Amino acid sequence: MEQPEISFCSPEMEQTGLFWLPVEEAEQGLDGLLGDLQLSLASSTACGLQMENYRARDDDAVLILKLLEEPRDEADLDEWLSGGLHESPLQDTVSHHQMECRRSGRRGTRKRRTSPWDTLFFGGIPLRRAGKYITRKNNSHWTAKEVKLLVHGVSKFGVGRWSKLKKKYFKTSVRTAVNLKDKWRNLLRAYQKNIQKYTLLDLEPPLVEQIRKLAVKHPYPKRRHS
DNA sequence: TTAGGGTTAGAA
DNA sequence: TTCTAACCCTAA
Repeated sequence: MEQPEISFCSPEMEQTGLFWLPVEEAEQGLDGLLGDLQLSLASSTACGLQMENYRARDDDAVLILKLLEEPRDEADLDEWLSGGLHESPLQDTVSHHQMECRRSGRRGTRKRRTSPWDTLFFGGIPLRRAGKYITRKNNSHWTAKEVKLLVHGVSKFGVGRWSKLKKKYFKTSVRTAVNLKDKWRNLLRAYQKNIQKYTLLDLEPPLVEQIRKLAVKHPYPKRRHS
């Protein structure tokens, strides 16, 4: 199959990391994450795929077009967008971005309880003691990918549906529904009103903007206790 | 299951 | 010492 040609709307868009691609009308309505890319399809007649990413590459766009060429049902596409059905071949642009930035006091591994997941995800030390793994409940610091997935989940389900969000987007993750709730609370504290003196997680501006919009759309926390 | 206060580790 | 992020605890 002939490789699709990538085109940009304008030099300005290229500079700000916005990629626009011509797509078929049938694919309109797509919205979500593919790897590290935040995608949205224009719903107007001016058909285009917008990729918001500060370090997106042309070959990322080619990959997405290949995805769009394959007919999928909505659930399948949702899985794709959440990363459930593919290992993202895309560049981890957020991590890359963070590597290039000064790390303002990012903390090291906390001395928390550990689990066998550590050896899988962190190449950690053996964690068996007396024939049993020490129970740990999560993975220390959240990655940018996890945060994006959480934001995507909140955009789909709203806040307060953490167990549903867990089943849909963090099914195989060690993150619990409570972890998702806590992380969303921390994100709001960090980005909603700029009340924090500093934040330890450098998120891409479009993602921060999305968090702020979601905070307005889905107010949280909801006061339960009087 | 969720909300929200409390605790803790570690960096500013 | 202060602050953030991760995690814990428990009432509803």
